[in-house]
Amino acid sequence: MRKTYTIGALAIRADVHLETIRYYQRRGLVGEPNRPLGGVRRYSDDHVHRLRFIRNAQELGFSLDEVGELLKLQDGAHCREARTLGEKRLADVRRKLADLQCMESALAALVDRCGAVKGKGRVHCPLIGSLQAAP
Amino acid sequence: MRKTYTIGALAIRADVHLETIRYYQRRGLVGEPNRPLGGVRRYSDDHVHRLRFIRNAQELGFSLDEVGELLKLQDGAHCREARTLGEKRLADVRRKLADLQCMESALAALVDRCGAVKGKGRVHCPLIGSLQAAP
DNA sequence: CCTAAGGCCGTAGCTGACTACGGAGTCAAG
DNA sequence: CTTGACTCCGTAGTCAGCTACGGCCTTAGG
Repeated sequence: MRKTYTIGALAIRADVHLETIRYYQRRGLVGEPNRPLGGVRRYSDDHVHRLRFIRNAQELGFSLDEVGELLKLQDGAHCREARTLGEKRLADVRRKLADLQCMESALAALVDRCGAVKGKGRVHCPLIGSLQAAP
Repeated sequence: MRKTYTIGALAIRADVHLETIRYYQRRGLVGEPNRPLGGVRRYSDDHVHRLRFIRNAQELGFSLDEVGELLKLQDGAHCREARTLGEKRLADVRRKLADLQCMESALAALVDRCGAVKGKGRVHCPLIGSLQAAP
């Protein structure tokens, strides 16, 4: 006979906040489990796996909507669809990466120049100055 | 005599949504301008500059709270403080960059492996498979 | 059987940065 | 002087992804 967990036990086991599980349920990411006794949900290890799946996907940057899509491909037989989702995600990640790299180099240069201005000849801060500049 | 703008004209000139200007005002990022006639605000070019400042800072990843700090250093005479803020921002940007790079390489590998599985021997999709794997 | 811990449910709040709305007032052109 | 565009103000809604609350119900242990 399979082990079952109440929502609290599942939360601990999958290391996901209890309310988050309820939230996922409302969003349809996690199916409603059996409720044998007086309405109390009994979860199984399947649910633990599903929550892990969700977390793994989130760590790759998938939104919960996208996770929902991925969950439909759970059987592993829709590699093409999964790949398409992955490519979309990858493109987005790369866009963000490029943006952040711009920020990084601009900021690094400015912070560096901030440090360089040590002679008291210039009162003006390069960082502030660049923010004041026209676009 | 200096040019003045109503909020709508300022919005167009600084390319910032009208309601956003009001929002910044409520947040204290933009000072209340003169209101000579019946309560209608008249903005000056100073406000255009200030809005640009805000946008420039946002593009470097500063939050509006941080922008508020930076605006206090507008005179350019507090290079050290500005530098400190820049360093915090830079650290955060670099953290996010590292996270995104992790995502990028993991995703790229998975998408790549998705494509590689063309022999019909395996039904199982590597991307889905890795999401199912234990943490 | 009693009690405390835990579960159920709907709803509301949080974050950050806006964006929208509605009813009233004001302004400028014709 | 009218009309229509614009402004004022407070409040509420948006997005995502949770997180919290409170009143009631079930369950497990002693």
